[in-house]
Amino acid sequence: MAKKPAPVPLLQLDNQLCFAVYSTGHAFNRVYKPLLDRLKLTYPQYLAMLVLWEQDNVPVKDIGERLFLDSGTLTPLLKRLEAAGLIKRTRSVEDERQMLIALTAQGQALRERAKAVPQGILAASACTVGEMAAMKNDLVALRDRLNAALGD
Amino acid sequence: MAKKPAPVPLLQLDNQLCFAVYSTGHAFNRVYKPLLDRLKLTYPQYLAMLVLWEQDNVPVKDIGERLFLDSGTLTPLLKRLEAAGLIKRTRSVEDERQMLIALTAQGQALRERAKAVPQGILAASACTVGEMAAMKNDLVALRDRLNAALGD
DNA sequence: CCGATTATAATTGCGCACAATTAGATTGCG
DNA sequence: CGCAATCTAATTGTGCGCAATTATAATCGG
Repeated sequence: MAKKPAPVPLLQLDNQLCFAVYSTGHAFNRVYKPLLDRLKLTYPQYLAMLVLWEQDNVPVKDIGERLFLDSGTLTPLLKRLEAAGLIKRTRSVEDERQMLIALTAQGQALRERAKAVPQGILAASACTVGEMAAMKNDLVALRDRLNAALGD
Repeated sequence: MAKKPAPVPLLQLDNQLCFAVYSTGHAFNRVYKPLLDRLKLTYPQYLAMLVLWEQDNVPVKDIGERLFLDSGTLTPLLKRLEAAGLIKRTRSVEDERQMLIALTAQGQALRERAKAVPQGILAASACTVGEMAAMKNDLVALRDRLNAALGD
């Protein structure tokens, strides 16, 4: 008779923190989608806009460090935002290697409409602001430890 | 003089739980990469194998429900696992709509080598098992609330 | 000042992720 | 039975995400 493999708790899907993170990320995406469709943004594009609404006219590198993304991801994404008229891409005069990203008037104006988005997310999460902050802090601490482990 | 926009706390990147989830997911991926490269698996492929190691010979739909993925993602992923010799795809005889996914001997054997993976992740996370379980439970609860909000 | 090194983006190629559509099988209702 | 509604996968098209490579600019050491 065929031997059934012994269960290995650490290998079980539902025991894995990484899968909880992975699947929660997808769930967030699905909740964001209808809210962001109204702004004609994808979620990663929305993140780039969040960065620019905090600090305008920054090199691609800075956006990448903030979002943990590289130019392979950001270059086409930013080109799409430029095609949509939300940002302007110009080479820095002081350092011609840098591509500076600046909001257009349209890009700045979108910020007003974006203010409604976090409310919708908060509602769908059905969390208190305190609970969300606690989870966020735990996750950021974990993320930083994971990123630190990469350096070794 | 140009008016600086008033900061909107809920719009700030570092206040957002979703970004913590998103960026932690990427950090996990980067930690998994070298471990999974040895098994010649990507992370989503590893998840599919975890499902199959728990229950063999299941339809694509069941894998999709378990991983929250649809056939648009799974069909090409499973074809690659088949090309790698880890699984076999066959149409169900009882219901010809279903494509049944079964492990090959090679796919079953890979489970032994995969046992080392969670250890590496645990080390990189620098968490106790208890902390990981607590975060996992919080995230799963959040995920379920987000998914429930989609139904409305 | 020149050549090597380093830094910044862009490009290419591959693998997800998902919406929308299509194809074929099954079920259910009159 | 007959046909509509439903179900399961596959397909197509778009947009990430990242490794690897390339191109160009800046910097550094002799």
